[in-house]
Amino acid sequence: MEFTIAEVAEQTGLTAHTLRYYERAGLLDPPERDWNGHRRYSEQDVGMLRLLTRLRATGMPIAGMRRYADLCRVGPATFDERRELLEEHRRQVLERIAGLQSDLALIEYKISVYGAPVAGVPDLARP
Amino acid sequence: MEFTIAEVAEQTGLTAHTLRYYERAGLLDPPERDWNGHRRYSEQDVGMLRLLTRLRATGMPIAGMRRYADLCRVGPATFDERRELLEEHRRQVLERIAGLQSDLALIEYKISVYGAPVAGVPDLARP
DNA sequence: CTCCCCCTTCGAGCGCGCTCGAAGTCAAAC
DNA sequence: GTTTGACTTCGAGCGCGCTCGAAGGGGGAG
Repeated sequence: MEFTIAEVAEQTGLTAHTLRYYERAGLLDPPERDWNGHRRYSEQDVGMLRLLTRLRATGMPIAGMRRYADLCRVGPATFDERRELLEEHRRQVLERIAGLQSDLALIEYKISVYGAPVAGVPDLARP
Repeated sequence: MEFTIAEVAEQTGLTAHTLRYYERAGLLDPPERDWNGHRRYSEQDVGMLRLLTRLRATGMPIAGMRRYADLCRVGPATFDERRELLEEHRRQVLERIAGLQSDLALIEYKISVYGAPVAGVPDLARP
């Protein structure tokens, strides 16, 4: 099963422009072309894109994704390195989540200072 | 107790450049000046900056922080509005965390596919 | 007086990740 | 035959959030 760029855009939530950009950026192997030069993405391509979008969504920079893609191009010899790259990224995401939760604590404190909407509360704590 | 720009930079992790930028951007009321024109930040200022840095860290855009700051300038009449703004932001952060966790799921699956480093495993699943 | 350091303003520049538009090709629909 | 529409390449532009450098001032130490 193969897909046009529009179909892949639909499936991944990226735009056609962005898909071409990812290809230029070395994140995705240039897909096959059909007889008139249009890209035909394989299911493998789409799978790779699904991973890439998750990596992006979790804050991996383009350069990091390219390193991963480069390792993929090399072949199975890089399995361990790829795993390490992903594990390192996982660590960073977990740290990030922990940071967000701790930042939330101050925000929730602030919310509590503003108080639930109760009538007749004077300007005691000027936050 | 008041602070120089360098002290505040130290305390907040922002640079002096960024502090001036935040002021220009309307996130922070222009602090007092000492006799020779240097900024003297109050503890209130620093408290506001602490909140602002948490809002930034959780992804609030500058424009959102400015709306909050503008509400603060208006006075206690805007307590409810401020609370709502923060609550809306909290919702977004929680969504964000949930998204990160679900994105992590695919990444961890991928890690598992690459397998723990075990000697002698052949190239079965080409991920 | 000189030197050094920290501060000031102002405006330009940067890095990232897209995002878009121009200009062209091709095939199918009308 | 013309129009439509999806695709192609290429390179420029944008929005955000800083980041930096130039140019200058003022005060304290030696």
